[in-house]
Amino acid sequence: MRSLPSIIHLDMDAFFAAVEQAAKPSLRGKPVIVGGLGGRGVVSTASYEARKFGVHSAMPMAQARRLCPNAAFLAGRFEAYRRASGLVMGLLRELSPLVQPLSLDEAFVDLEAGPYGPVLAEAEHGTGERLLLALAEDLRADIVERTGLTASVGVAGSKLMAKIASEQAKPDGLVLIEPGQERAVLGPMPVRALPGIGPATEQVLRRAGLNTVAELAEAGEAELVQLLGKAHGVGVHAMSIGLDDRPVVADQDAKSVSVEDTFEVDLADRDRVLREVEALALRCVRRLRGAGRSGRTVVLKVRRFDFSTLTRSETLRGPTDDEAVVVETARRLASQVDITGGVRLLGVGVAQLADYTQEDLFAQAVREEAAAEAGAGAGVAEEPEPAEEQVAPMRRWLPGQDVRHAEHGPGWVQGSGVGRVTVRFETPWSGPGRVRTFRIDDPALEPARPLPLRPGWPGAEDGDEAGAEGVGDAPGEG
DNA sequence: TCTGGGGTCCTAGGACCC
DNA sequence: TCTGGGGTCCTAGGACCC
Repeated sequence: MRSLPSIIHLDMDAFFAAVEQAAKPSLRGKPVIVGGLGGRGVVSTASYEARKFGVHSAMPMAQARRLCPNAAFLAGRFEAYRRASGLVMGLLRELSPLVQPLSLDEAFVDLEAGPYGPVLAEAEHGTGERLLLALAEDLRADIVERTGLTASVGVAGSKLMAKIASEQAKPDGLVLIEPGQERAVLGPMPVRALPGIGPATEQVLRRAGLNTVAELAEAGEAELVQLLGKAHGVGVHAMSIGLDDRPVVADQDAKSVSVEDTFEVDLADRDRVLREVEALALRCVRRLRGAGRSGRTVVLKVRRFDFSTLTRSETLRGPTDDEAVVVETARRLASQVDITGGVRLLGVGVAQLADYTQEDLFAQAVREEAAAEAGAGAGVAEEPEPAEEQVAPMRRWLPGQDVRHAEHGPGWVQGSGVGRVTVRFETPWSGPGRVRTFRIDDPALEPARPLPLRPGWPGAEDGDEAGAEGVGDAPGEG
């Protein structure tokens, strides 16, 4: 805990939806819902216009469509979100090297560790606070200028209180909580306001008659440990009295890598399950290798028709990033799971990650074994795909997707069906654009990389022509 | 048209070892 | 002779977060 509120928590407002509105002028001021568009999708982010209809994150998409049928429903464009996030994180790092991203749209910053640290340390009471507020407002203005997106910022003496403050600041606001005011601010809040208290913990506390943070503080550590277990109980009690001395720590390496898929229709047969597991394992390894890591534990996740979820894992003798090893291990785990009734989700993950890839003797042994058994039809990973699966897949146009038309330039997919795709031709810096419809296999239409949110965005080109060249030829009609 | 995808941390039991 | 006490690793499950 510090006497100066020098920790910032930054939270981008309705981030994914806001990026879409910044990129698509025709959607500004309108309800926008980003998420899974399939039958089993959920809302990832709803714009504030959509929230007025009761739509919120994690809500089944079907329900969101009922509540807000006129919203724009878009699949996520993570490349665009990563770029916008990178710009924002870059602005934060100008304030301090100690930036701890929590996700694409959230981060802590320790200003004491940055260039303003010495000034802040010597500031009189009152002066320091004014300087911090000015820094935070400048930051928010810079973010708008550089991205067209708004952020909410909390400023306080601890991570806990900075996060509480940014929550209070939403949307597009700034809140500073003075050190010393922690208990006064927290006391009246419902227990759910504390990070780490979710629906289950809330229920436990409610049954014990504890509804507000002040009541948690009054209950005392011993009772909370009794109710919630050692670690959680101690942590919740500390939070309830405003105590939090966790440091801001810069970017940490991931501890696991995983991929999972929910299927439109539950999978019923074993062979299909095994094929999907293999595909997931390959995707998982690609990500693992992309990150330059290897891992020792392979985890299979299965969600059944009734939503019950189980995991099976196997720890290898050493870390691996070998496709064949991960595929074989995942398949073995999958073959031991009861799939009666159907499977709605499969996932494959690798944990116990190592910092580097060692010489993988274990993988070599597995390959030799597989080669020895090849005659018995066990060498699954080496089996060529059936020819029929190699025919060019039908092009899929997802709502929200960036495209470029040879004649009409950059735009985005508004919708598709019955052999047609509707595209709106506009860019982040144009006015609202016109809509045109094409055959889905129109050769003049092709998928494109996201455009920068501002012309000449740094890093937008990213090694190829994705940005910039669209600047001059925007339709720009209003 | 009920419930995504990618993570983190904690707990608890059994194996195993000293 | 009725059966200690840790510590660590592995596995499975669950809560929670964005």
